[in-house]
Amino acid sequence: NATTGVGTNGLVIGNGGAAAVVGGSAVGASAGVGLSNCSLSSTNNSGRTNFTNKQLTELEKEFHFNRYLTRARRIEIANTLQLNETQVKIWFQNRRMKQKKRVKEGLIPADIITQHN
Amino acid sequence: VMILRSRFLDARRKRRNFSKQASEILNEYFYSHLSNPYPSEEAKEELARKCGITVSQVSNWFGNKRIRYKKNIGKAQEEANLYAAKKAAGASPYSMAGPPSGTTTPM
DNA sequence: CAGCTATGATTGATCGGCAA
DNA sequence: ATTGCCGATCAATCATAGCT
Repeated sequence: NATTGVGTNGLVIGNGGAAAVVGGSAVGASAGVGLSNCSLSSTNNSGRTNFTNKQLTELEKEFHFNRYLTRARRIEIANTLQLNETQVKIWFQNRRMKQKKRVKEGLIPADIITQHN
Repeated sequence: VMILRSRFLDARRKRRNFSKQASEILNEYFYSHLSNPYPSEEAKEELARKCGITVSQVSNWFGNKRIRYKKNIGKAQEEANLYAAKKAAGASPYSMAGPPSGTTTPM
């Protein structure tokens, strides 16, 4: 049983608690964040990135335009929003799963264009 | 937090606790499968039907349960263990997934 | 009614498996 | 061999339910 090992049982107990290397735009943590329109995201003590509203809004907008990204588009967005290409990629993956889940639950498939299958 | 109550749209978070019976069924399954508390898609569907909730809710429940169970080992969690031991005796068709014994501390 | 805990849901990120 | 996506899960957090 090493870090992040799965014992004979199902639950993973130990956790190699490695620090996530969010290269992108880690900004001074929360602190006196009294505003809601920061331009840059901030990372948690645990490495989880807290996207700003601006970033989320843009990502959402892009998602409705295209559910999938091209390398070029991804780079452009990452650059514009001050995020990693990986973060943008992951966001889209999670967003697609979220969409799939909603459709499955019979809730607002929203846009219907370019919706195959 | 106040990062814009844009979560305003997440009013869906107006959750309602599951029925006592549903929790009973979920806990029963969880503790009787402690060795591998990861129900298959089919199992989730069955649990969802029995509990009157969605499959996603079953997934959420197990996700929360597994994490929160780990963060307690040694506490009342073991107490809740006899929950299954007792119940499994004669009330549930679930297979005992025979975890020999040391099921209380999956380390 | 305030305060604290229990619990369902959300989400950025990780893991294994698979396909291009 | 490398890279993206999927499906499931993790882990931290949010916001409310509900008991004290």
